[in-house]
Amino acid sequence: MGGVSSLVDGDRAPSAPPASCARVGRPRSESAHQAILDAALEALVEDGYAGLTIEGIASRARVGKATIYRRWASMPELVVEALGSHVCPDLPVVDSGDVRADLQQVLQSALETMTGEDGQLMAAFAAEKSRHPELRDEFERVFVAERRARVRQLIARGVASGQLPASTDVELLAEAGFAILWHRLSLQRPLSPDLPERIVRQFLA
Amino acid sequence: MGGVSSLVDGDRAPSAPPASCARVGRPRSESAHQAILDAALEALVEDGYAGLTIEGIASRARVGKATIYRRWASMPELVVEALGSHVCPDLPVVDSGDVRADLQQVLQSALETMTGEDGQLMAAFAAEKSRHPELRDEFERVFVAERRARVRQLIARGVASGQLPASTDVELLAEAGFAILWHRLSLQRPLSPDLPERIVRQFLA
Amino acid sequence: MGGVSSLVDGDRAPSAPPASCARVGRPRSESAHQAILDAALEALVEDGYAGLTIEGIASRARVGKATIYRRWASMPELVVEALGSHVCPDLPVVDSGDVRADLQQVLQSALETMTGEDGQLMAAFAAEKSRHPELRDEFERVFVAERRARVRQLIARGVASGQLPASTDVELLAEAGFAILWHRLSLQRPLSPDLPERIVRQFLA
Amino acid sequence: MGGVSSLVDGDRAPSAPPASCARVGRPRSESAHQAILDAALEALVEDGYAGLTIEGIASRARVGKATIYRRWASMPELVVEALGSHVCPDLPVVDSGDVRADLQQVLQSALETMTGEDGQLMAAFAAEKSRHPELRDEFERVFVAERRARVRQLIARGVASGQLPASTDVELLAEAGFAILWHRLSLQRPLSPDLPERIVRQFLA
DNA sequence: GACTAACCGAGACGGTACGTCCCGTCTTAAG
DNA sequence: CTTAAGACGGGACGTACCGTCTCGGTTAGTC
Repeated sequence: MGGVSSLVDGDRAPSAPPASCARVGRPRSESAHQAILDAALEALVEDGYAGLTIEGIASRARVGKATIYRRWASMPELVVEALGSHVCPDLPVVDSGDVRADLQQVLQSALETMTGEDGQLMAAFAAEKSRHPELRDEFERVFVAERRARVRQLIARGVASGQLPASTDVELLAEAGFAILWHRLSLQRPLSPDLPERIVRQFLA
Repeated sequence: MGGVSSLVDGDRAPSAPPASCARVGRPRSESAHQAILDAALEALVEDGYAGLTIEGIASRARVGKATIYRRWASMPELVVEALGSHVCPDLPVVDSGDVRADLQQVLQSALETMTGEDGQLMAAFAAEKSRHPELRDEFERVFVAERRARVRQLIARGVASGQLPASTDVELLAEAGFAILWHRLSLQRPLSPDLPERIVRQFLA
Repeated sequence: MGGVSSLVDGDRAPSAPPASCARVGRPRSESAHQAILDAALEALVEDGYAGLTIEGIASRARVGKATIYRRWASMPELVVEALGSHVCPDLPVVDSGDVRADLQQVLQSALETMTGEDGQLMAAFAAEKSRHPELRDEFERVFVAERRARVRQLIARGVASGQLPASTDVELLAEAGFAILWHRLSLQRPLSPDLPERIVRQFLA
Repeated sequence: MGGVSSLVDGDRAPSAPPASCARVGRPRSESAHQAILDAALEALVEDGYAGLTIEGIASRARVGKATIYRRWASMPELVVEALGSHVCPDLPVVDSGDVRADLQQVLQSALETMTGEDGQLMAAFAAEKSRHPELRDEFERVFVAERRARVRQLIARGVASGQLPASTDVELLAEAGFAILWHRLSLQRPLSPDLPERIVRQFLA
C-alpha cells in the first residue's frame, strides 16, 4: 500500500523550507544538512538523548544554530530525521521453508542489532519515544516495522504450509519474540544469546 | 564540629531523617516531605518526566529548593521515592487451581492498570528508566516484580500439576504476557481488552 | 583578471555608480537607491539611530540586503548619505543692516528647525556623531556650517560697521548662540521661543 | 529641598530588589554589584557605549548574566549607576569675590575634566543620552548640575555686588560657558586651553 | 540577436548577543 | 538544625541581526 502517487511531490519532507512552489533565494546547503544529522547521531550515541543540546550539535557540525532551527522545529524532529537517515541494516532474506529456523534467524539478527552498536541508539531513542508520537512512529519505521512484517509473513506461511496449527494467532505470535527482546532491553535485563532459540522452542513447539 | 557520630551512618541515605544517632535542632518537616512527593507525582503526570524541574516542584509544594536537595541527591531519586510512595494497587490473590484462568486474570489486572490512571505514570516513567538504572529498578519493584513473581509461581504450579508440559520454559512464559502488554504500551499500539484472553489461548494452549 | 582599470578609482566610492571607466552590465537601480535612503531616514526618525538595522531598512525599502552593502560599507555611511540627501532648508538671506535683528532672526530659524520635524532627526543623529567622525562632519555640513558661516559674517559686518565693539571675539560670539540652543536640545531642556531674543539682548547688548 | 523624609526609606534606589519591606532570602552580593559597575566603566572607556554588551560586562566581572539583569532592567540603567558611582571630582570652592576670576577658574576646571580622563567617559556617554532620558538626567547630575548651580550663584553674587549689571540674564550667562565647551566637545572641535579666558573676556566684559 | 557582465530580490550561511529559564550551591532571618 | 526565600555563577534556550554568500532572473551595452 502506501502508494507511489503520494510520493510524486515529496514537498512534505520534514525539512522542506516553507511550502510554496517557486524556490527563491539561496538554496539550503545539503552539506550542512548532512553534517547536522551526523553530529546529532554522534551526540545521541555519546551522550544519550537527554544529553543532546542544539548548541552542542551546532558546534559539532560547525554550523550556526539558526541553520538547525531553520530546518527543524524541535529536537525530536531533528532526531527523527537523523535516525531516518541512519542506514537501516539490511535484513537477510530468510525463507528456507522451515518456519522455526527462519524465525530464529530473524530474532537472532534482531538481538545482534540490540546488543551491537545500534542498541545504544535504540535505547537512547526509546527513552524519548513515549513522549513524542512522531518519534515513536519513526522508531517503529526504522527498527521495528520491516522486521515485524517479515515475521508475520513468515508465520502466515507456516500456518499455510501446515507447520503451525491453523488456530495460530498470527499477529500475537509475530509480536511475541520482539516484545520479549524489547522488554529485556528496556528493563536492561540480560539479553542472553540463547533467547531466540528458547523463544522458538517455547512458542513454536 | 560536625561530629564523627553523624557520619557513622551515611547521612544522605535517601530521605532518612531520623538517622542513627540522636539528632539535634529542628526536625525535618514531614509535611514538606509529603508535599514534595505529591507535587512531584502531580507534575510528572501533567508534564511528563522531561518537563519536571526542581524549581517547579518546589514552588508547587510551596517549599524552598534546598529542602528538596537536602533530601534527594537528584531528580531521579526524588521520582523514585515519589513513585515508591505511590500506593501499589493490591493484587487480587488468585489461585483457583486453573492456571489459564488465573494467568488471564493477572494479565487482565495488569492491562487495567496500564490503561487506567497509572498508565500515564508508567509511560512517563518508562521513558526515563533506560537512562537511570535506579529508576529502572524502582519501576521494576513498583510495577513489575510482584506480578511477575506471582505469574512465575503460577506457571510453576501449572507445570507441577501437569496442566502445563514439563518442558515449559517457566521464566520465558512468565515474561511473555507482560512483555507483549508493555510492548504495546510503549509503542502506543492498541491495548485491546481481549489481549489477555488471546495471550492465554495462544501460549498456554 | 579583475582588471587594473577598475581599480584606478576606488570602486567602493560611496554611492558612485558611474565610476571612472566605462561600466558594463546592468546599471545600478536609481529607484532602489532612493528607496533605501528614504527608508533609512524614515526608520531613523521612527526608531532612532540605535534602532536602525540593515535588514529593517532593506525590507522597508523592499530591497535585498546586498543592494545596500553594494553601495555603502557601513551603516554610518548610509546614514550620512541619507542625511545629505535630506534637503537642507533654505535659509532666509538676512542682511537688514541691523546686526541684532539679523542674528535674532537666524537664531529664530535655527530654533524652529530644532523644535520642528528636523529636530528629531538632529537629535537621533547627534547621538551617534561623537562615535563616528564622518557622521559628525556630515552633521556639521548639513545642519551647522552654513548657518555658522553666515552668523560669523554677520557679526564681522557688525564689528566693521561699528555696531559691535572692535574687541569682539567674532568666532566665540558666532558660536555662542548655537551652542546654547544645542546645549538645550541635547540636554532636552526647554527650548523656549524667547531664547533668541534673550541671547541677543544678553550677548550683543 | 530634597528633604530628609524622602530618604527614610531608600527603597527606590535603582537596584532595590522588588519593592516590599521585609527582606527575605539571600541578600544581594555587594561585591558582585561593585564588580559589575567597575567592569561596565572599564568597558565603557575601552569600547565606547556602543561596544558594551551585557555578556561582555558579565564575563569581565566574572558574574552570571542574571546577576546583572536582576539589578538593572536595561543597559542604560546600568550605565547610569556605573557613572553615578564614579567619583565626581571635587570642585574647588571658589569665591574670591572677583566674579570674573572665579568663573574663569570654574570653566578651567571643567575644560580640564573634558580633556582629561573623564572626557572620554563624557563623550561615550553623551552619545547615548539623547536617546535615554534617564541617562541624560544622570549625566546632568554627575557632570553638569553641581557646576552650573555654582556658576549661577557666582553670577548672582556678581550682580548683587554690582560687578555685573543688574540687567544680566543670570540663567543664560551661567549656561553660556558650559554650552560652548560642550558644543566644542560634542563636535570635536578644538578645546583650546584659552577658551575660559576668552569666554570671560567676551561675555563678562 | 546572442553574449556577457553586473545588477536585482530573496534568503541561507556561520556567528554573536540578546533576555529568559533552570541548574545545583550559597546565604540570609526566622522558627 | 531546618525552614522559605532568593541570590549566586553557569549554561542552554530560541530569536534577531550581523556581513557574506549563493541562487534564478533581469537589464543594459558590446560583439
